Amino acid sequence: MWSLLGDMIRPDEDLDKASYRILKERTGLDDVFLEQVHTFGNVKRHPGGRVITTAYYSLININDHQLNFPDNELHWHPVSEITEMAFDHKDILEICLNQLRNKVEEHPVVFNLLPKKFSLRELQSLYESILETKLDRRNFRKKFFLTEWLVDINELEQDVPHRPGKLYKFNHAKFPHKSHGIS
Amino acid sequence: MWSLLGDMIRPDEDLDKASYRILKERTGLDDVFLEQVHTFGNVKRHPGGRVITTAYYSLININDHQLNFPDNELHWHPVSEITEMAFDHKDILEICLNQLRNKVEEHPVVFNLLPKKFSLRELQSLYESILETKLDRRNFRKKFFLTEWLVDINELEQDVPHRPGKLYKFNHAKFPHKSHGIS
DNA sequence: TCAAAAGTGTTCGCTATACACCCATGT
DNA sequence: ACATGGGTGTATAGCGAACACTTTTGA
Repeated sequence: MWSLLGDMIRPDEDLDKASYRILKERTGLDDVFLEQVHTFGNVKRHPGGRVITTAYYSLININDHQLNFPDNELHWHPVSEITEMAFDHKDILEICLNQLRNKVEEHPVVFNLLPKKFSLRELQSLYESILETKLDRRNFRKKFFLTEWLVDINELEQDVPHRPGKLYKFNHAKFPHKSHGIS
Repeated sequence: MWSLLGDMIRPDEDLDKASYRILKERTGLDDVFLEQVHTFGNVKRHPGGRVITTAYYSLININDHQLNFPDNELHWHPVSEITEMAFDHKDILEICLNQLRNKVEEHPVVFNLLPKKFSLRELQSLYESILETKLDRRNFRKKFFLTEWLVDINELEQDVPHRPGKLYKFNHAKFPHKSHGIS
């Protein structure tokens, strides 16, 4: 059974820093959005002994980042195909997914998953994947333009087998702080 | 400077159980609503050495429960009067308060703070205290009756120096599970 | 009779939703 | 020409916010 990526925090290390370090050590991924979710502390959750785990989720564009560490048995899996996991990791996954779904409704975190330039189609597909739902295209566009999260960069998609869509970028000016995780 | 109540988890103790135990040991309070909020793990957050703290908040009716342990220096304080706290406890307080405020908007947790029978006035005052805002009485009542969280028990307030209000109780039938914390 | 809070409806603006047709491009 | 998705507007329903007068009780 699969389990989630994790490791021990060091005695002289901030908890948030530890999550970044572990993600980087195990996957090579760096400079990504990472958010704490919940701490799991049942005595019997790990058969090998007492382990308290603070769970974080990260948003990573699977197309941009190859996992260059095949030896450590890391793989991408669609969450919809995960049925069982080791330990209590299925619970952890569910809670993280819920938090992500709540988060994307109000905060512009999904742009961590998109290239610098993207079409509204890509953005909508991403929301539909995360929320596991179908959205109305006209309403989706209307809503997004109201948020002012997007900047029209006056470019069109290339090499698409249909009418090309406009490309947008994330409106950094609207979010001068970094809480959304987009650098 | 004041600090929040806390203690060490035991090696053989669930994290949630530890929060209950510590609350009970220090205050005598039992069978209350307690919810995990966030885990604070900066290395330098405690001058005496590395401490990782998982914060919980609880809802306790201050009128029902006396703090019977004056020796351990526990006191109730209005959060509005808290300006400084020891360590990073002000941060913890703020984050807990935010989570509580979000929670009460959607979940019937405030009934933990009310007696079995209560008036709409009491309920509204409680919301106004938690949210630090004034609410319109007609809209408040309308909204609450739509939630169906309340059951009219056909009693009136006693000994009030004005027209007595109807009394209500929490609608347990609507929430058969215990996630709201009300026993 | 006065003070204090209880009880009660309507209007308005905003938001979410449902829905259909023409357009631009590549094959 | 055809297939594919891009781009666009309107109508409706539901929700939240604003708002004032009469009623009941105790003092």
